[in-house]
Amino acid sequence: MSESTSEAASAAPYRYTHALAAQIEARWQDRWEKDGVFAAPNPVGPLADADAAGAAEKPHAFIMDMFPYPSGAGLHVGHPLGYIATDVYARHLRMTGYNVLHTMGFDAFGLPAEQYAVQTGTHPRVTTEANIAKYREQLRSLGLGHDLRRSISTIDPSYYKWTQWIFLQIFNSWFDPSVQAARPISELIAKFESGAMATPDGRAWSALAPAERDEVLGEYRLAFVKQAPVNWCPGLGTVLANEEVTADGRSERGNFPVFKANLRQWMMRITAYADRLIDDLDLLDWPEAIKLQQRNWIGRSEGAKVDFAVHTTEAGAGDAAITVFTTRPDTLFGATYMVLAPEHELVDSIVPAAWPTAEGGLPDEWTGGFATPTEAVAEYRRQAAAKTDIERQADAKTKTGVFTGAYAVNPVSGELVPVFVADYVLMGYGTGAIMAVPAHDSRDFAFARAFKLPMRCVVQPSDDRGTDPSTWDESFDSYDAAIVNSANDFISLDGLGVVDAKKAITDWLASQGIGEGTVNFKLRDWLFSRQRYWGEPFPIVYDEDGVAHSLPQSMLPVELPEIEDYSPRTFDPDDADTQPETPLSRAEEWVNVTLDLGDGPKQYRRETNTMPNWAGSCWYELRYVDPEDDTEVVNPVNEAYWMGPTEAKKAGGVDLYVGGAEHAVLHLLYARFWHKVLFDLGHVSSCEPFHKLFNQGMIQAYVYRDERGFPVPAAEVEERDGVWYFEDKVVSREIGKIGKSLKNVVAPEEVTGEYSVDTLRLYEMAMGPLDVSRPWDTRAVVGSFRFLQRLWRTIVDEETGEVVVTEETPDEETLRALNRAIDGVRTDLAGLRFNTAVAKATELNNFLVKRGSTPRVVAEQAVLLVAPLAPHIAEELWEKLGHEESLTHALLPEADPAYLVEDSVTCVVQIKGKVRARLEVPPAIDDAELEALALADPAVVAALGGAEVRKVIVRAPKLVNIVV
RNA sequence: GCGGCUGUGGCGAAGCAGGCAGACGCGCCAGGUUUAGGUCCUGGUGGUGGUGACACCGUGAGGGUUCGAAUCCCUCCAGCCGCACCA
Repeated sequence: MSESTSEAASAAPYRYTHALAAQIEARWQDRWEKDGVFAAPNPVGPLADADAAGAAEKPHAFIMDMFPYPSGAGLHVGHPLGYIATDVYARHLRMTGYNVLHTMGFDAFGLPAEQYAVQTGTHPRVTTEANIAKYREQLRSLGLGHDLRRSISTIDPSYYKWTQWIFLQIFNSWFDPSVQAARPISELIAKFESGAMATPDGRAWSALAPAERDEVLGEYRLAFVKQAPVNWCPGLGTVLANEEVTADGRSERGNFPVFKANLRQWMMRITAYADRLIDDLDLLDWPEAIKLQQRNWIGRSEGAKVDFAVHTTEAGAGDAAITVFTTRPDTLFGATYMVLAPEHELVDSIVPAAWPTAEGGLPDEWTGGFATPTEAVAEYRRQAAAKTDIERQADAKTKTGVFTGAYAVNPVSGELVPVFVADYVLMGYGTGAIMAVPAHDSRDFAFARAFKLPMRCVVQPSDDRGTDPSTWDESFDSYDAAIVNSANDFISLDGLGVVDAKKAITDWLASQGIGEGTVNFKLRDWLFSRQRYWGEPFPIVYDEDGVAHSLPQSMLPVELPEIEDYSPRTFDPDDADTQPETPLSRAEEWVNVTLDLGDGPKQYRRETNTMPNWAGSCWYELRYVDPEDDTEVVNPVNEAYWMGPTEAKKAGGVDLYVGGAEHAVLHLLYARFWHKVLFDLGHVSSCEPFHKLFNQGMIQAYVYRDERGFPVPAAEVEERDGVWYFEDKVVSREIGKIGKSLKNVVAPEEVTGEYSVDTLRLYEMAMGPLDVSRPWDTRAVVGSFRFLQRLWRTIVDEETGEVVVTEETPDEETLRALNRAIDGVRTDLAGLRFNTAVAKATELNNFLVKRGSTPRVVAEQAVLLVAPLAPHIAEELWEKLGHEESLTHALLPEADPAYLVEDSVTCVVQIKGKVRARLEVPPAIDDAELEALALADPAVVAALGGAEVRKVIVRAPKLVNIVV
């Protein structure tokens, strides 16, 4: 290889080889950096230009990638796909006159560095910063045009100072329902002080002790501490957000079991924003699939709360009400029993001492064989509590439960309905209690069958099953039917459709004071504290009463202390009966501080939890806008310039945000929530952070497995006659993720080392549409390399290095090819269709190669056209063509419409939809003339064979279809 | 189970508003350069039949709408993703 390379090199010293490409690429990367060509000026502040006014005149765009966690393994070829795409897009925008903000930061707090630190004792900052340096180097070598002045890292105190500051904004706010927005907590305090709002127990605000006031405010703050059932993961030694727990009750990270535990934790009141988070999705240019996932996760459902009277057994308590949430109040007449979640607080107070007497005795299914309801309920609750989510899930098919011994009253039918405890009703949703309508709900149906409960049909089935549910195989759940069997002395729903019936019964319940229309959400408040070292400390201290105080901005950032042992205390992953213990709590000197928070120096204890990994990524787009501002989170002028709402993006936000679909609910929901709080408090002018979202597909790779099913190194597999061999043994092939465990990692350096960076960029863009996953095929990369070599040869003599373009005036055909390419490439780049843009550039190149020589004006425009995709070779050729300035801000050529119109068009003549002839006709030909021409064509006459022409459809100038 | 997305040559894919299916690339075949192989260059390449200009068949399967369907509608199948007792 080395020998032949040198042969080739001596024969053609100026050929575009990997060696020459490497020189070119290094040279241009240095020059871009030295000249700061990607620096995007701000209107004001340290990043403003001398010519700030000039920049403000230009159109501008903010392009962003989801920033990476800098892992120790570095990048593989799958990672840069989106980065290259945004770079190509950003470069294309710069070449159409835009001021483009494009940079890259690092999401650098995280578990791997901490775990490495636990193992080796190396400070996570050391490993993380080394990894960041490596990433920066790799990103630079891909020729990505980032404004490096704007690059941030979430672990820098200068950055997390503002993460903490935003936390305090949230902490010091409440959600005012009257304006549906966050307001400063001081406004709430004023309402309490003035008496405009009553305290929970009616005492005057001034009569409350500080700790009591704190407790009251805690019910309103958007960030608050709460004793709540949380996801406790002993294996990780930390608690997790709902979003971080998989459906089978394990941690998304590490796959450890997760248990419910009642712990005091920081929460964020994201539920207050549920409506706005759903509604504002309509303002965004996001893939529908992602919007749908967010809507489903928030899970808004409209229904009603209804009270069922129930007799309590506690002395003197009298009757109580079980409040249920239902989306089908129209089926209230069909409610034949009720279910409480095992954790429901009313359970204890309604259970009677003895089983009620019933005709023929209670079924065994109801009593579970226990002598008293107390025993039966206690045992069932014990079992339910012991179940993990995994077991609960596995048991989902078979319904379990037990009768409480109590009856409630159906408020419309007046019937006594038995009250059950069953774990198919979840405490965390609605009111933790349901009215069961077995005839019209599949879950209730299954339960009713298992427990021999009565059913009543109140919705007329639209099929032929009849109205006796005892003969049915399944419940009838449809919304598209009429209500029957639903009347009492005061109201009748009979004959109404579902929608009308819902409204009628809801109004009636409200008038009776036993129900009201309500909206319910699946979304839970966001668990915001973690028992970790490597995260942002909370800017919170506690006084001797345990009251939380926020630190003033002047005391930010609260930096992480140096400690000996970075690990949280972890436990046997299966031991649910454990408590978290934070690493920071061991840093005694840091924890106990004397501070003057306005009323003289006092002793305080710092909060020792840290923020979750999502905190830093919740607002980094804002810091990109104004990375050096030390007095405010972002200057409002700069924010409005880059992110402010416009006619085209009503909610404002980043113009284009590219990243993987795996962040559909986590990062994207949290970031939207924070942004909305900042918007409400007047810190930003945009109410959404990301206007257009684009999910890039994944680059996958072949995985080869031996006969035992273990992956073998993909790089060492050989193909012979369609069969794959590893060490002469046949292996199977499939498509999988790129990763170490599947032994199919391809590093970008393997490609750039053999070909060039531009080759890698071009190949990744040419492989297919950006949003589709596709397999990496190392063999196919050479195609992109050949394209660049051909491009090079059309302009440079490989032997002499001289420019070989001609000074001739391009002919008509060449101008057509050129302008077609200009038009196609421009529209494709603007539409993020990079694969077809590459194809059109290739077509032009192939045309020029065939032509044999290239006129200078054509060469120059061709170079500009490929510059966004393959910037290094384009810069080099641009320079060789005599230009001294970098083409970063050169203008992309615009197509001359005169050359986009063909002077003759191929018209297809179809007979019965099949192509029988082709005619070359002028584009302006009219229908009648074209029809005459087509019918006279010999091939058409022959194909018709004298058959009678019934109808002729003419779409001049492209098509004639003859019907016989 | 519910919801969503995707099915086009040997492979990655084009075809964006219903009008020439397969642009561009890989691979493969033939030829050229080369002592040879590789690189590089030129040409060909959906399938079947024919020496042949050509014919027939072809966009997961089946049906429908239409002069005309990869594209629109219905049913089914397969793969991927999300949610998962959410009342």
